[in-house]
Amino acid sequence: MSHFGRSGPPDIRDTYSLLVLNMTFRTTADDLFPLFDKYGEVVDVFIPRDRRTRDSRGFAFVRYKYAGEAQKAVEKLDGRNVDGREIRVQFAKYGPNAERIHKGRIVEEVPRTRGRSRSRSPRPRYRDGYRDREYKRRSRSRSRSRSRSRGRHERDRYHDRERDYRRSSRSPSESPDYRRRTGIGKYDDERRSRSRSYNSPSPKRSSSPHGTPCKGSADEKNHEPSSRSRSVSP
DNA sequence: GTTGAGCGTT
Repeated sequence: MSHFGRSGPPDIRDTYSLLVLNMTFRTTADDLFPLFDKYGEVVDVFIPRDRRTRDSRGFAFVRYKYAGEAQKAVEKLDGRNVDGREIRVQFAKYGPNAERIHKGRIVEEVPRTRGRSRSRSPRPRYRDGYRDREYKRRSRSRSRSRSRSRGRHERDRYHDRERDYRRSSRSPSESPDYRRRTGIGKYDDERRSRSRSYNSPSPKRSSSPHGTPCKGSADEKNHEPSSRSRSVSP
C-alpha cells in the first residue's frame, strides 16, 4: 500500500510537494499518508532516511496532485500533533534534483550540463555558508540548542564507514601494505627514512623549548624521571 | 536507547 519512495520518484511533473518538518523520528510514511490523504489526493509520501542506518531524518515530503489540496493540507496539518509532536507543513522549496519549486510545483527544471547552458548560475550556497559563518561567529559558548547532532554523527558515521570499507578491502592492491610491499610506496620509505632521521632534533617536534610552556613541559618533566629511571617495573 | 534545523528517493 504505502510503498512510497521505494521505486524512486513516480511522477513529479504535475505534483505539489509539501515539506513536513518537526516530526518525530519514528514517524513513517504510513503514519503520514492517512493524515494527508484526508485533505486531498496524495501522490507520494517520501521520508528521506539514512543510507546506512535507514533512520528517519525527521522530515518528509508529501506530494499532492492538486495545489488546492496541498494548500489545504498545509493550512490544516501545519501544527498538527503527530506522534506527540507538532509537525510543520509547508511547501517544498527545492526539488530532489535541486529544481526550483514554486508552491510545491517545479517551475524550473535543473539545467542539464549539456554545454548549452553556458550561463550556468553560480548557485552560491548562501544558506550554508552564511549559517556556517554565523555559527562560527556565534560559537564559543553558544553550543546550546542548534542541534547539529546529525552533522556530527554523520561525520563519525562516515569515518566509520570509510574505516570499515578499508578494513574490508576487497582487493589487496588497495591495501597500503600491498602498495608498500610492491614498492609503490618507496616514497613513503624515503619520507619515513628522512623522518626517521630524528638524530637532529627538529624544532617542530613535540618538545619545543619555548613553544609549549604549558603543562606539557610539566608533564614531560613528570614523565621524564619515571621514564628515565624506569624504576617502575612490574 | 539519544538528536530537533532543515529541502528528497533505486
